[in-house]
Amino acid sequence: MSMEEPRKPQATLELVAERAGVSRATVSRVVNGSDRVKAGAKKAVEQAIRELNYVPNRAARSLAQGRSNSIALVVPENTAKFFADPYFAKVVQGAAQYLAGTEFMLTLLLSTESDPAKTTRYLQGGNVDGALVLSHHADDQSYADLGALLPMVYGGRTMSTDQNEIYVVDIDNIAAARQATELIIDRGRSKLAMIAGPQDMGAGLDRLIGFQRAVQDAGLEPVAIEAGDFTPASGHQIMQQMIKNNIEFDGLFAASAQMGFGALQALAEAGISVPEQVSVTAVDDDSFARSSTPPLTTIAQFPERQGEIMAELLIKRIHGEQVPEWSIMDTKLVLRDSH
Amino acid sequence: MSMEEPRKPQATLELVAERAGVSRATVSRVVNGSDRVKAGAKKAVEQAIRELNYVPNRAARSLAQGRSNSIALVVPENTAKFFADPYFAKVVQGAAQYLAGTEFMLTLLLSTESDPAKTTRYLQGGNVDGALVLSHHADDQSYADLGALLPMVYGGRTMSTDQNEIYVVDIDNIAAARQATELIIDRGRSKLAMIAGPQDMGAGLDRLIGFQRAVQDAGLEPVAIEAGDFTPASGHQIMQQMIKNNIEFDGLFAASAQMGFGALQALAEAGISVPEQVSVTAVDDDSFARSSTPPLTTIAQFPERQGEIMAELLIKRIHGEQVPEWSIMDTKLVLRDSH
DNA sequence: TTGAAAGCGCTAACAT
DNA sequence: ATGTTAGCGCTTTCAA
Repeated sequence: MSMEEPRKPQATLELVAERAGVSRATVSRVVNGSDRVKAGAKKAVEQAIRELNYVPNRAARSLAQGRSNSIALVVPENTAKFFADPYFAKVVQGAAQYLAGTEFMLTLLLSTESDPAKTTRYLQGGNVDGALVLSHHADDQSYADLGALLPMVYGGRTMSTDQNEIYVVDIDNIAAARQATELIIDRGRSKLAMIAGPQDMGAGLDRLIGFQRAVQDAGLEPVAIEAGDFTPASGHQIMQQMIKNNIEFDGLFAASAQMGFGALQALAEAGISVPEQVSVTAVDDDSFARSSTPPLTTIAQFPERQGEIMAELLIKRIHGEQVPEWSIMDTKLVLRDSH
Repeated sequence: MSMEEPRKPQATLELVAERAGVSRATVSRVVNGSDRVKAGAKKAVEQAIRELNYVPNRAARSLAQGRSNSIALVVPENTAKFFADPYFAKVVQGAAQYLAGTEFMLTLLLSTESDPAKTTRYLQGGNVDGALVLSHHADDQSYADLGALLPMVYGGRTMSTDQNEIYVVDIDNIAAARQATELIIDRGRSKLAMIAGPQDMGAGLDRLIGFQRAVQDAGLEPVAIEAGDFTPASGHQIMQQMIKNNIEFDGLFAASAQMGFGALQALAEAGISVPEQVSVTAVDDDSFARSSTPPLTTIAQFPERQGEIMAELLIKRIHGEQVPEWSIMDTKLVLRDSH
């Protein structure tokens, strides 16, 4: 059905102006929704735009305005797991969805290990108006200084010290872990083990703290604590090891649903029944939590919403609005059969 | 530790030129790696760049060059599952990783249902030099015409007809499904059921065809075929239904590992043993395939590699190189315990 | 090998 | 309410 239509040259503001019989400035005003344009002129311009199928050139606009109308989503690549993790995927989705309703575009920035400075340079270069930073490990100090140059919003608390003006959207990981742990204790269990997260990440660290506090407050001692990397495989492997080491426990708190999922598998393989012999809870509610056997009792967070809030805050900051440095999101207890 | 350093104005080409004692043209040449620059001048410029911490402005460069040095990753948003699907996540990862080694940036373009024209307009507007399109449903005709205006590469075959010049990177879904099905038949099973994928997607359709051919070639008749949406939940639900309907089958082919995972759960819940009573295979090798009980025998595809190839082909096309319209990727048989 | 100068398409004073 | 004009920061002929 191709009509051999001669490929029209990309319409410009100037062309639209000519056709509508007005100046470029007027066209620009119409395009940008200024109200200082007579209805008649506006109509003419709009028609010309339609006829010419005009679309503004972003580069030109950016150059003239001195801003890019796009923001970066920075993803430390060392986190190869990043994309495999439903949590991050959802955060991205939430942010992208929010931005779809704005003038901003989302640029994916994989910060390569080979050349981390590349990312920094890009961010500094005025190529984006702000940045969303995810999966922030302790060694990612690279962006810390950028905070002064560019509005940034972090997903999950950073581990930086002596920093001011760090904008973070996160849940209260300590409280979440504590609550999940208490669930187990309330079941009358007293020999608690934990599969913790990476200790170079805020979420990993805080969930460990929450667990420890809950255990301590109950007058107990943890029987085992081992750190994984949030993946199902690590949960599986750690649990196998615990079993092999003949550790006696009747309760298990996993810092992520993915690790809980893996642990549950190892438990099943060893013929240990859940929740009868071991009561299990975790943080995160994702497809792993729902599809494990038995389904996991968890403290749910809402990653899409988190992404949305991150994007929203960033845009506000870009527009010069004041926003709180800390946005602590609510969590929700999801009772299933594992505890 | 903040030093109250006065925020330096963003360095420009001009500033660099002044400092290095050369013209802007020369700086531009150095920046762009031209060889028509004397070693001395080059050195001076490089030092000035370092001292001023100069980073080229993309918008200005784009405007001058008439190209954006960025490409879009188009994601039909109706695919809310998109981000939850490890397959897509990996494709994105592969593409992003490849692009990190080039001058191109990746812009995430969620094509919103509310305003699909927005995406089209953006793509047309010369804002990107090319586009990668994923998860292409039959009704996504929106981009079809764009192919003439902008280099595009699809992940997974499209369902468009009468189209020329559609560039696609995919596996041979028919062959993959056939192979997976034959595995079951080779086990001596003759009452085969299939959980198919969405019939408005190439992958869904082709895997059904492959299954049917294998069954037919063996002189058999399928005992049940039901289409899901590639998610674990749909696999679970469909299998429950089949069991409830007292369908007799001793072999099951699932069009995706995720659906196979769900089906395996339903089977287990019904006390049906795998592979003893039912032999199960699927296409896709992901965390679901690995973590199901029993682990799934599958035909693996390599989504990261697919993303990589997609990006590579797109860049080549942008640079005017000729590339084949069809890139069929190899698959690999992964034997596990489910069949 | 280098520089001068003309834009790229748009916005934003400033005038009118 | 609308037009004029001067850039935004860079690339790229064209001359030298």
